[in-house]
Amino acid sequence: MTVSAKDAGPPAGGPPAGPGPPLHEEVVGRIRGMILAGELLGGQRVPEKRLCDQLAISRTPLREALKVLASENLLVLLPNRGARVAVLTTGDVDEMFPVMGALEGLAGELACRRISDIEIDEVRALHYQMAAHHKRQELGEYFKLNQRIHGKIFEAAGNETLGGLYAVLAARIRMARYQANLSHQRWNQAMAEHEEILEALSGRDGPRLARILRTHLENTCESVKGVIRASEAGDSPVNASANA
Amino acid sequence: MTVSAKDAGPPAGGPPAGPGPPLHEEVVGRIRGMILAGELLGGQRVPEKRLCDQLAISRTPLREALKVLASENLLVLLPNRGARVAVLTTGDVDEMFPVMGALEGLAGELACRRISDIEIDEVRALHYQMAAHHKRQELGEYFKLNQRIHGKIFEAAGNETLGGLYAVLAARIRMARYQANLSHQRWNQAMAEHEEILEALSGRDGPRLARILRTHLENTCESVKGVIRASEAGDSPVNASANA
DNA sequence: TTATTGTATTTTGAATGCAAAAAGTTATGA
DNA sequence: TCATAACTTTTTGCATTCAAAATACAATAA
Repeated sequence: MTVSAKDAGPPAGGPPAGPGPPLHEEVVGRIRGMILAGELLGGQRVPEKRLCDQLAISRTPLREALKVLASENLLVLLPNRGARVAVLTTGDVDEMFPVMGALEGLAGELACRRISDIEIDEVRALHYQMAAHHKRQELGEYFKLNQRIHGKIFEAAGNETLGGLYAVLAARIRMARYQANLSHQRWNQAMAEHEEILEALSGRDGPRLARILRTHLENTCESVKGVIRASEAGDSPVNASANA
Repeated sequence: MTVSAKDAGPPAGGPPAGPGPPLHEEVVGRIRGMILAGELLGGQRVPEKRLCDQLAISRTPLREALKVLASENLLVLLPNRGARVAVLTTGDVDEMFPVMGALEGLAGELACRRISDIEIDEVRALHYQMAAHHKRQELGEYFKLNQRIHGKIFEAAGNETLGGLYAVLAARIRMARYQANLSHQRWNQAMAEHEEILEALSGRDGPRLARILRTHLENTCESVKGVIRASEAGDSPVNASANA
């Protein structure tokens, strides 16, 4: 019998901390984080017991979380054979980027209508931080700032429905990205595109921003597909197994 | 002890039917259907026990289904106080329609590139069926055909990612629509817009179709908001309670 | 050796059990 | 009468249990 987390959590750690948010929600976040951090690779099986032990919870909230993650397309549930981390094919990528383009385009237009001077300054600050990381070739930091800039644009758009769909799709796209080390050439191009993004946003030119964002996405799409095609030797999907 | 569905389903009904798809998935569909059919009204509490009895399942798969439906924004889960059917405010509607416009716009463009002559004929057939129901003022049938036409456009777009997001958002929007009896004036206008949709699709004019679809959505949005504002007397949301 | 069948073990799907929280009810006091 | 407090019932969150399915393993036969 497994000791329950409540009775025998690890002695080290923070204070008791009464259960604020429901457990399954926290678990959704944790597992999503693991997938996006590459701790769980695409195609890999995710046995319930292992995660239960790791997270020190019972199967009930874990399984609830798995269902939610499957509805976000981060996991695939095979009846009676458990969950696997979803695998992205070039076909998936080809589908996702145009959709992301539509969402970012709309976000750009809305953002240009509503963004405040202060928010523009914040984006500008993030932009130059990102440029610095680009110059120093610090890819991880670059990605983080990149995400925050796009996040800021959606935030400025002030449309939670849009933001929600973006978050789900962005997570799915990130699954491919963390392993798709982009080429120097593409990185430079992306940085140049971001200069334009900042310009259009500063000038509050909605249509132009929407156009640039779509182009930016299209180019990113091609780049990602290129990398995926490389790992996709025969017909195997992006991250083939690596089952322990 | 509750009798399990397996041991003691209603004697009447189909054959045993071994459990094909996972139970929670079926339940997600069932409950979604109930919400969209208006059997569960917005704001209404959804006690687990009642649904368990009604669907003849235990709480485990039911709760899994509730989590998924909450992630689709059809339900709201309040910690320790159960699930409620989500309630749409005019603010929500204001958010949803532009997003739907972006999705439909993209779908229209993609559809124009890929749609076959046969598929166009199918849409045309649906269109004229719908026109007939409009002439006879059969609102229910009109809605159904309307949905199928838009569904066909997304199908022709051939982008499952896009289709998935559409399905989720469309369900949410339909929550408002089934109670928002549109005015005769708006109905006539909508029908006229559909004439244009058919024209643009037949001519495979992507940009024009995208533009019309966005306008169509904008107009629908205004109409729906008008109806919602009416029921939204003070600050109460769309479908206030009606708790038995 | 390799393929196949039968058996033990693991893993999943779903139901049940139990404790904590909320909601509902009755009783008490102003 | 109304408000509050104590208590009861219901409902929820999570852990555990049980059966069926799948997997891993071993023995046997070709």
